[in-house]
Amino acid sequence: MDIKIVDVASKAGVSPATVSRVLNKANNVTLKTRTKVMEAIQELGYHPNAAAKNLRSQRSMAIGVIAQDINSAYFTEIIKGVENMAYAQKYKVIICDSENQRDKEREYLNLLMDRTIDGVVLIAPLISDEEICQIADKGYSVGIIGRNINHEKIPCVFTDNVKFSQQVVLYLIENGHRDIVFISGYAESTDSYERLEGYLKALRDRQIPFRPELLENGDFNEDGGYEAMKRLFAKNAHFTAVYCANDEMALGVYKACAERNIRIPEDLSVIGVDNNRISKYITPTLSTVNQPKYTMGAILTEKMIDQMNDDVHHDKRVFVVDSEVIIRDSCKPLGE
Amino acid sequence: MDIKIVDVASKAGVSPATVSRVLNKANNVTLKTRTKVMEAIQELGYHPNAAAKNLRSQRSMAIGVIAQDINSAYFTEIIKGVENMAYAQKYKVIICDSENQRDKEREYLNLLMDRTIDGVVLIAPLISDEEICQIADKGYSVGIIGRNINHEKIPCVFTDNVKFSQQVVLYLIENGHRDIVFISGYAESTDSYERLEGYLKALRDRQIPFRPELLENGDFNEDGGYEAMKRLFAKNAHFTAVYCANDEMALGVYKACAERNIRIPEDLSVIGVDNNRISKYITPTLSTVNQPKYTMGAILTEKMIDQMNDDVHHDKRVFVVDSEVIIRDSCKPLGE
DNA sequence: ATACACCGTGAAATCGATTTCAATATATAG
DNA sequence: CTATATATTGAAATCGATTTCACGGTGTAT
Repeated sequence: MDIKIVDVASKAGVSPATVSRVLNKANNVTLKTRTKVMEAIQELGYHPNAAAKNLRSQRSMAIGVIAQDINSAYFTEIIKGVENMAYAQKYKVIICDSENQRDKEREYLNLLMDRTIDGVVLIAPLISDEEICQIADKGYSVGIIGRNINHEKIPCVFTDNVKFSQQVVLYLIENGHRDIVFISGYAESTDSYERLEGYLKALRDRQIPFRPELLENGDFNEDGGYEAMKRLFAKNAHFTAVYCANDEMALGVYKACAERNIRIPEDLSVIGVDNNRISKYITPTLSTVNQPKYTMGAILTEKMIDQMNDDVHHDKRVFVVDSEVIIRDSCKPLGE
Repeated sequence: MDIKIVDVASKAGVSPATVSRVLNKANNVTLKTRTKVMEAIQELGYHPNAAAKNLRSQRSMAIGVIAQDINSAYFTEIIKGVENMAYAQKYKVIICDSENQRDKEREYLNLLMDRTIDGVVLIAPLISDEEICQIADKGYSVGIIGRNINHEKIPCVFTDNVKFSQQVVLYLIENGHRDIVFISGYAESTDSYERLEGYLKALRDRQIPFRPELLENGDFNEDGGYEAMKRLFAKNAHFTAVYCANDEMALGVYKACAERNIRIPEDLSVIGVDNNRISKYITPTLSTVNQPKYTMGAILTEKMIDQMNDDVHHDKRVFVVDSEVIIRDSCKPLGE
């Protein structure tokens, strides 16, 4: 049913080899034959069979992306960056949603093994550095967003979580807050862990004792933030500011506060992380930390495709991108 | 470098054909040979090459999804449904973001033509019915979410936009509202068009004259809703309720109101569509219309895979799923 | 004991492109 | 006008699996 290269060849009165040369823009084809072939392709509506092409050329022109949750704006922004860069270089993108499960992440990595994809981008992966290195050692292309992995073949793009986290908390402290809640994400997540580290560091910097009862986990989603807040209220602990490891959880905090008639920022200052698209539309507008998510996806993808296309050992492998604390209406100096 | 089927065969002391039979669960292999082969596969860490398999079997075990914007929760929820169902049936999913551009939608459809994917799911496509039918006529598998297309080979899943839209507006009218704004999405979108139709129908039902100045376009995103609202304020038109063709635009409306100290719902009732994950977290909680997005993705995918796997002409092709108007805190009876 | 069916296995063809290598046609130099 | 270099082209091998077909071996019926 489908048109094959031989059909085009016979219609154009040439050999399949020549048709292939035209398709792949080899320069050693006469203009005359080239036009003959192109006409035949047009007339027959010929599309080269991808499987045959992949088999012979040993590449699929596809890359995989493994994200923890494609419902979360953090991941989709990054994926857009990946997708656009890939598309520009004629690569397809296979998106996999690991649903925050380490096992599903592993299963998807198996996709790589059968050469369905030429390489894989891991966004904030849950599996260990060792496991990732092993895959790269086997000769597969891997790139990481959101973590730094020490392997010469693995390009990495990330921000300094500890640093901006520290900045956020120092900002709150400088505005008079001392009783600052931290709502973390998944325990297994590097991001979550490092943001906690920055929080603790800032407290230490200003010699404010760490109060464990102000630490809660919200699993990076709205409901988690909401429930974490309810637990805090139940504890009857005193606090004047809440720092959430992402914006989704901050939204949950907003809801919990609305239910208790706690005013933001008058009664409580709130800061999130990610600069989620909605953060500037909610009331009050949410203070947060911006990461160049789209760019991170794009940079890494470009780098990976580069690396896949030639074995030249490149200079730059690790990209640390800047993040920026954005203060909006959701926080104010204490007692003002 | 890679292990091939012949390597497994020689290690197990059998022919490649037998290895293939084991891999594909043919039942005509002795238990003894089967275990021998499986051991060899294990020891060598063999993964069948996808390209070779695809070429010979004439299928890629992959389906494509074309969405207008993978940053929008409406699409990602559906995609999750598609992804999970596909995964369960061992299909990979290639996700394409058309960025609301009809041309990019067409370009991605070309992926289908080279057999990279076995079929494609179009979510709220922008291209015409005719174009879609043509593709199906050429023998490609296509499924549609969010529109009904009259072609016996194309499974469709959608809700009755006109109906729920009418319900929403009638609800507002029954609560005393007569001056109701409608903020539409993309002009080209069927969803947007049909929701407008429902709006108009409800007005007609209650003999309320249509006021064109209460009609604005918000392009389905937060900023569009925000700007639409500002234009309405500038017009100085009188209205007591706003119906947005999706929740994102309603969020923009919230922001515009906050800036003018217009209270929701006291001064203005707001209703959206989609039951976006955030709609019950914002303040006040947003009234909206729920569609079973995940289920829609899953149903259609199941149906498509079914259809791809046997040519049996199935009974049910069109699935109309129920939508439900959810009234939350963002609207109240007029003058109460 | 003979004939026939059936089961397990291997050899070889096949999927549809790309690519190597050799052959032919053309161009350039002497 | 011949000899050599170069530009185009085609035949055939190749990528790595699946699948058809044929063959030998075992089991059952007559």
